[in-house]
Amino acid sequence: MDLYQIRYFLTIAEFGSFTKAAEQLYVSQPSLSAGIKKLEQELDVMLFERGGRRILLTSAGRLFQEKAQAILAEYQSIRQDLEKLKAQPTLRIATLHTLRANSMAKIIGAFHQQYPKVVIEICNGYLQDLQDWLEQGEVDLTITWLREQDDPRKSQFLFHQALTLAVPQNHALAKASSVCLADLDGQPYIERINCEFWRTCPKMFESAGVKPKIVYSSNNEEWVISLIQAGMGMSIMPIWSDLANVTYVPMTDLSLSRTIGLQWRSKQGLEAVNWFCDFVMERDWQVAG
Amino acid sequence: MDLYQIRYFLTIAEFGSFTKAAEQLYVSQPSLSAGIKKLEQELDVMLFERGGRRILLTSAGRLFQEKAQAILAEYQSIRQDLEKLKAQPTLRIATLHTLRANSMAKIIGAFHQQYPKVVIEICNGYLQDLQDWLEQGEVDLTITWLREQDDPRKSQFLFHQALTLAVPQNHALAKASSVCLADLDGQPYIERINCEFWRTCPKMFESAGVKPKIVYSSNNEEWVISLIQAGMGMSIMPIWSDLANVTYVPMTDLSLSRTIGLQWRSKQGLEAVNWFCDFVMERDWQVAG
DNA sequence: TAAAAATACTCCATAGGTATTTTAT
DNA sequence: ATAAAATACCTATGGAGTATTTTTA
Repeated sequence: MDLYQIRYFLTIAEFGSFTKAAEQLYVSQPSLSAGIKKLEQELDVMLFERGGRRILLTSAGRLFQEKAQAILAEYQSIRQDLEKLKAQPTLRIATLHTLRANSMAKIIGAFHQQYPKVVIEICNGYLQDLQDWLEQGEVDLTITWLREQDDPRKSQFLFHQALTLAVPQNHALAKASSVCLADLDGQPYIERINCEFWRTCPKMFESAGVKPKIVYSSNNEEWVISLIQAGMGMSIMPIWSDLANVTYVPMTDLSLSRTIGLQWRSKQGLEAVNWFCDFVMERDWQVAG
Repeated sequence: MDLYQIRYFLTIAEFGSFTKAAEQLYVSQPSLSAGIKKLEQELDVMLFERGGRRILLTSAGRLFQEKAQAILAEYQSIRQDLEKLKAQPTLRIATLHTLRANSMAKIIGAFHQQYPKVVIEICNGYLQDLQDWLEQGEVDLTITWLREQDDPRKSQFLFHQALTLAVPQNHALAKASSVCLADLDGQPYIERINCEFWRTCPKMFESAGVKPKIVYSSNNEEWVISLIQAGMGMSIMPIWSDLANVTYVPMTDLSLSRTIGLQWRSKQGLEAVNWFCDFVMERDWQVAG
């Protein structure tokens, strides 16, 4: 069944005449006869009562009329929704859980100021989530941890970020110009279970013969920072600028860092992705880290 | 847009592959490519993200998927409803307001017993209503007043019905073997405003110089009978058999009668109408009047 | 007799097939 | 190198047109 048949049927039903409907639809009367004949064959039911000079809807025709209107309305609604979508391109971005919301907001906000018509949807997830979502087409762009193996045609560098020890400002270690792993032995430690380095962390401590005292585990970076600020403990984490009551102490025997950047699918065909990439390439985002 | 395109689209979306969908649908892969290309052109939007070895739905594609499912479901529902209609043919009958429900129920009930699978819809109306409903296709069959001018190919005789004076059994006139119009002068009279003869009645009385006392006007025959039975007055009306406390008195100077029968549209193509006609022709319904 | 739908016939757009090419992994 | 979609090309169905016939009011 084709929509033209529904349009033909509804117009004929409305005007009560093939000839009148043909005029209205700017097609020939035999075309309508043929179209309705086809429709009646497909549905295996008579839709009109042909009585020479006049036609009437059969019971089946009346039933079909309601439903046909519903289908046509559904189609119109699709067209409208797609037009709306075209007028308001949507860019779906997923960001790594361990990135600072504040920093991401700066980047995305700056982009949105330059491209105000682009609707932006943001969600957060773990490294693997982002990869899957991108892969499955759930999002168009990720802001995530870039590795060497990542295809440079599908990724764009944003900034490097060092991970080091964050301690409360009034803690004894905050005065040290640098610390080593051994200094953490027995210290109150806040575990960041979402951290991409989390699996390797316990090993590090083990191999150094160090046992920090885990006072808290969190999957939320903001909470970790708040706990440190409250003097609850310390943690090895990415350096966030402009934080009150937190001191980052360089570590002599540990050098962790990650590269943050964009990733997308090749051939995704969404202009907004290219816009975002180009926009990002024009500036140095090191400060945003 | 044709439904086959929706089926193609939904299957491809479900399997995430043109090739897999082609196998499932028993069509060639290029046919799907062509069908989707056509669909994308009509909607002026890309529905799939073609990435070489794998395809993904675009945002527009996801939106279309939901709506397309709705349209296909609507179509399936139409098919089901039409099948149900075919399995249970419905005969829509309209009967004259001034016919006795009891009598009609006998006829229609007997028909239904012989054709139990035919669903019967009944409504009542005035002479003109029935004509209009039949004309407009609102009903398939009427049980109504037949006139000489009615086309015998579209009507079927049921019974003749005489109209005469109905009086309460204990009324003085009930003892008379016959009465004339003049006898009604000053008598309590019940006006039947739905009667097909109603317009001519007042003239009759006038020309005879008779003025009955109108004690009640009713559009409902059962009420008129009940009022007569209750001794409230008399009325000229069709003879109903087996009524308690009502006596019909022949009138010397008045001879009203009507012919009751079926009417239908030519070429209506509904088998049930023919069944009803044939069924009715086989018996004498004079007693049912 | 006239108005309206059906039919006959022609034309061309297009759905669907096969063979092949392109493309991304 | 390979799997998958796109393209090229062919065939046949069928949608749309014009001219004509049929039907019924």
